[in-house]
Amino acid sequence: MKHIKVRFAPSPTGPLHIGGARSALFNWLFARRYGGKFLVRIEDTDLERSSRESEENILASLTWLGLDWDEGIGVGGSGGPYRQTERLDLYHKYARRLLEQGQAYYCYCTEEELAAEREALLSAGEMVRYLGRCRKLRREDGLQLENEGRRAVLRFQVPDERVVIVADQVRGQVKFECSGMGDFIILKSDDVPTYNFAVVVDDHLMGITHVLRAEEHLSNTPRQILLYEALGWEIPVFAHISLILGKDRSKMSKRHGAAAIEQYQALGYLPEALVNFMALLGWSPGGEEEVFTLDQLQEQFSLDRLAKNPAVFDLDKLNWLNGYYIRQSSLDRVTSLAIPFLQRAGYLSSEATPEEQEWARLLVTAVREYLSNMSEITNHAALFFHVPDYNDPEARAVLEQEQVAPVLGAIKDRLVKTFDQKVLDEQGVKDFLKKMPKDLGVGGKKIYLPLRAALTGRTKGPELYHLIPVLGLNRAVVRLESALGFIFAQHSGSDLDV
RNA sequence: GGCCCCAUGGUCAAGCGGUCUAAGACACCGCCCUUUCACGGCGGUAACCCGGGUUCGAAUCCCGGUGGGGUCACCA
Repeated sequence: MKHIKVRFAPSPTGPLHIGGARSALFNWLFARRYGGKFLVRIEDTDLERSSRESEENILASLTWLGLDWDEGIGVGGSGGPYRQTERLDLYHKYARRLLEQGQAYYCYCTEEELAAEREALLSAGEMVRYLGRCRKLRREDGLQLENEGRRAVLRFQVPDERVVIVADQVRGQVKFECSGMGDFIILKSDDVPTYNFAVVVDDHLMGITHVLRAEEHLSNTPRQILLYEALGWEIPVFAHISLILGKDRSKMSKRHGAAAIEQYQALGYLPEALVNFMALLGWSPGGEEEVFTLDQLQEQFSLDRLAKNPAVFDLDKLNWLNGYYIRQSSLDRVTSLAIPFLQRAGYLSSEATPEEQEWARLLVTAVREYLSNMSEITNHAALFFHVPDYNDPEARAVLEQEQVAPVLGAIKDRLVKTFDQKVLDEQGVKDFLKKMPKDLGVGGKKIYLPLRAALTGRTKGPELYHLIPVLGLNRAVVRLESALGFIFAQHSGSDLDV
């Protein structure tokens, strides 16, 4: 394949959404796979809704995902500037050309007139479009209207009888009847280009060879093709990727929950999990493997494995993948990811002293296999900060068994004796627990579960040899004492009942 | 409503005319590991939207229906 060049061209009107991120990813993968170039351009022609803040947000999300670009905003290149509002003269130049070629004309129709036309067409069951009232408007009449204060838009004149065929890499030949299109606006009344016009000018001038974008743009494509033809430009290859749907099968949006990349970042999802997950929505590898790094994906990506049918966003699978990556990552990385969440929950000071960091490490080793995202760590940390109330029925039942009190008492004494001078680490606790049955002359059943119940107030949880070091000797002792107190209270209570 | 796209288990999906009594993953269920849970291992439940063609043969091709989605802006 020749010099491939693709692009991601977001509108800075909000954060980067899953759908956009997936488009960016596919473009990036395609460029990397075939040694092409990946470009990022900002489509900020919606002056009302665009903001620099959103732009920066989007770019930050791309970078966080690990997607870099060879040309465009922030990195420069020969096709710049890369913000559409900074290229207005370019659009005007080509708009003038279309005007001179007689393929564009000024339109002075008012909002009311257009609305009425729309209503009429809608109720007639026809395609809503502009019927071309101003097509034959003479220039002097137009100027007259301008003197009266009316502002014109520039419309592209669509051929009356024609079929435009979009040759799409994933959908095949898609036909569109020009009669249903209507003369569309290319320059708004403030001389800012509309999307359809700006993309064509930019994609051509920037040398884009392949346009990979979401399927919602498919119906715009014939208009863009008409523009390419009118300007005498080569038409890029199009590939419209099927949409990502929410649980209710409508296009994924905010109302389906977290839809922005930054939200997943904030919840403690790892970029490689998100990338892996998104790659599997609308694309599939040949084999049976489903876990891929960005590097592995770029070796395999190809257009012919893009799906035609839309994909429902499955949070369960994302969670599984993210949990998988959390388990795979180094302890250092997971710990540093965990610290901000622990600080926000008040479990760690804002300084995160070396001692606290060490403690966080212990916590992470104890609970990381329970996590599907990092924000969940605070739930697990809570266990260590609240003295158990022994209200959990199962834990209660365990503590109320025969012989539990003397065993717990003995463990407490030995714990103190053993670790008074020695560090309470995983191996030490392991050894300690291992010899308990022999030391106490009791079966493990009478030891481990009661100990767990006493220390945590629950019957389920991390390994005892992980849990006890996180707790530390003092808290462990305090909890054993309070468990003993609880057991004693229960017994005297039942004695009174008799 | 017009136009366009799509249709394999609950979800993502493999399949591109015979090897399909239809892969794999997530979820779910069971067993094992573990004196807990989770992780991990093993196994299981579960699908070709319907109707016509074409063909010796159709999940795969064609037509129709149904269903779902997208799009119809001086938003992109």
